[in-house]
Amino acid sequence: MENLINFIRQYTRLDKEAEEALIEYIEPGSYSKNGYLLQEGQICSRVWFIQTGSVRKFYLHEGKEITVWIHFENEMFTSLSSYFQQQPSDEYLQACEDTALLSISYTNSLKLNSYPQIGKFSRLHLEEQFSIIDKISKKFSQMSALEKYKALAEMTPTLIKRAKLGHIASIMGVSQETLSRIRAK
Amino acid sequence: MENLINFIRQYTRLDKEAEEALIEYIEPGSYSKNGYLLQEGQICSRVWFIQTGSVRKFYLHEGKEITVWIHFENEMFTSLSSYFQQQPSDEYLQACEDTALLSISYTNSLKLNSYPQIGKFSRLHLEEQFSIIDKISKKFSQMSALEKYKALAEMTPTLIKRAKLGHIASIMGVSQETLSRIRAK
DNA sequence: TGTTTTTTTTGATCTGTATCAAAAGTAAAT
DNA sequence: ATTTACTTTTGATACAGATCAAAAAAAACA
Repeated sequence: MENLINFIRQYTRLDKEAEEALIEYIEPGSYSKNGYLLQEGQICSRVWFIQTGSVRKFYLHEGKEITVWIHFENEMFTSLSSYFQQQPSDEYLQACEDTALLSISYTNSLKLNSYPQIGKFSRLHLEEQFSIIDKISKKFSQMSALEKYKALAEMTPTLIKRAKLGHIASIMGVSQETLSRIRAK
Repeated sequence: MENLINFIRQYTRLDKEAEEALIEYIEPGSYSKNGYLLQEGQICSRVWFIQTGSVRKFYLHEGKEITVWIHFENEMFTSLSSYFQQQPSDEYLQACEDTALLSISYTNSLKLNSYPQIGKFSRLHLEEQFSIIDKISKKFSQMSALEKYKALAEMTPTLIKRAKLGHIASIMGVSQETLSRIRAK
């Protein structure tokens, strides 16, 4: 619980009231390896924060799993369009290993966002995430497979270390054969 | 001015106070064709709203202009990472034609966001834009050049009608020769 | 209205990465 | 420990789209 509250404190100070509301609304939970936090077609009702473990976001295209990203400890995530617009998800969220999480329900997040400090956190965190995605996707779009791999290894060593080759290749948008050949130098 | 205020009203109601603050801080401005709203290296100090005309966002990669997107009437835009993180921009914003705009400075937007209703608008608008980008980029990443063109024509007919071929091709991430061949069916 | 500049089209060739197939390596389960 | 299942590597071939070059068309300008 403190984990997530400290995460929020990186963006804004929190007075007693806001902190108490957070303590009331943050819920712990866990999934065992390969368990689904969310499946296609469901409306995503929570935003999560990882305490231990990892969660893969993917969708199906012509029967094949396309991995979007993998989240690790101390990261916050949700299924963006499904959670924000409360519409059926086009993607899956699956635990890559036994995973302990904290989460806030959509309904409670509406209540929390009416606390000015928490509303500010939400806005600043969104701004930051949006900025990061924007920068990365521009960079990646101009890179060869080798360059993307090097950039990814530089940016997110945890991903390279802990994710399996096929998933990394999918995030990079190349086949796993290509990534295997890149690694073989 | 009413244009932008009505745009905001699509996301939240505005009481008298908030509306008056907006009226105070929204500034009109204009650029003639090919004029730069922002150049690489500058810190983006404004978020804009187009009244008439269009603005192209692009960056340079190995001397070549890569077009990210083109905005038209009644759209709000800024240079995301530069504006939100107040750091030097990696991109340019250039008027494609004579363009009339409304804008809010970064400093004033901080003041405006302390009005709960305007803070809420900012958050909801960010959530919506983030959701849209997320959905589109997933779709596009799995499409051939022809499929991307069809999807773009469906989604944003204005772009196809008013932007020049080279810019559309660049947005799609293909060469202009390839797009020309696609159009020739 | 003719002239210059910019944009789009067409043709020929090249290339990075996909795909298919199968072997090798690694981990999980009985 | 062996079997079974999953993951990664290696090899051969194919193709969508890039690049280079230049002509044709359209727009801007004088």
